[in-house]
Amino acid sequence: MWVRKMKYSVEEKGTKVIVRGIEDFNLKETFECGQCFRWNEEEDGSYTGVAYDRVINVKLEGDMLIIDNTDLNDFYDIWFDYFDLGRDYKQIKESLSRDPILKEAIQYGKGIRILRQDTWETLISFIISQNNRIPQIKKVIENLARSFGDPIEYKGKIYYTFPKAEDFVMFDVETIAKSKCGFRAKYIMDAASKVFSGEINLLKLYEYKTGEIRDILMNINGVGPKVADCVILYSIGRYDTFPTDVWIKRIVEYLYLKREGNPLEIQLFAIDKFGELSGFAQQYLFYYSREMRKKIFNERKK
DNA sequence: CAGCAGGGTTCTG
DNA sequence: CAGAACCCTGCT
Repeated sequence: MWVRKMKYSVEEKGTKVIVRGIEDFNLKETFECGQCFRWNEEEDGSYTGVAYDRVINVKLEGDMLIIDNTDLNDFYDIWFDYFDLGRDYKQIKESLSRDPILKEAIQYGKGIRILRQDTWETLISFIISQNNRIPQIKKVIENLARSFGDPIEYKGKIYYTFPKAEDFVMFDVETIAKSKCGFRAKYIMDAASKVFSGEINLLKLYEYKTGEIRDILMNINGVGPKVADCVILYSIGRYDTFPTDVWIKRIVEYLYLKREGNPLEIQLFAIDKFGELSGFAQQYLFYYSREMRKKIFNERKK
């Protein structure tokens, strides 16, 4: 119901696809709201990243989105959905702004979009994220890509695709651990073997109800409710999901509860409050909590 | 079932 | 320069 035909003009120019009519999109906010780990800012403010076995560079100039190293086919097959260009974020923000607290949070990340990411990559990325910091998560993912992915050249630099399940299963846990992923190596291996064997078919997850997907994913060693919810939101696109990590827990406690709570309680509170837009609320709150981290941290010490 | 260990890195006191 | 903390989960 939130999807409506957007009015874009799209043209291919050399190695670029140029999309005009873009609204409610900010690259920094979208790439740094905690949902993805493989995008890096260039000196000119554009971002280069690897997704779906491709390297692209994206730049926003006014209402113009410029995607380099792609073509019209890939734009319509991949990037349109990846950047969620068919969704009216203005309407989502309006609806969520009925809550005055969230209205304030949205001001900090007005251009956030929820990316539609590859399921396998999302699963492994968030397994790595557990008890870890964002720079370290990015580092481990790059290490894995360099060791087990395929090289792609772009503008004289070598990038690496995110390795597939089949790229991991032929190695042992010790080899995977060389990526500095630590105790998570055995979890990556378990995910790889369950996907490679067909025990879990990630491409069919969308056919199941959210709760069923959660159960399927949580059969993987190292996947608990938080990691499963991240996959469900960032890849399957179930927007009534509210992944509850430490940052979200802190910001909800700080802004709403005014006391300590447990993750489940916070998640139920949020889903009751934000309903089918919980996932979007989560992203605005996560970004806001990162912007406010010093303030919140000082409050917590008292 | 509450509490705690767990890679490696960065930040803090 | 030790100790804590880190987008959590599994084990005891």
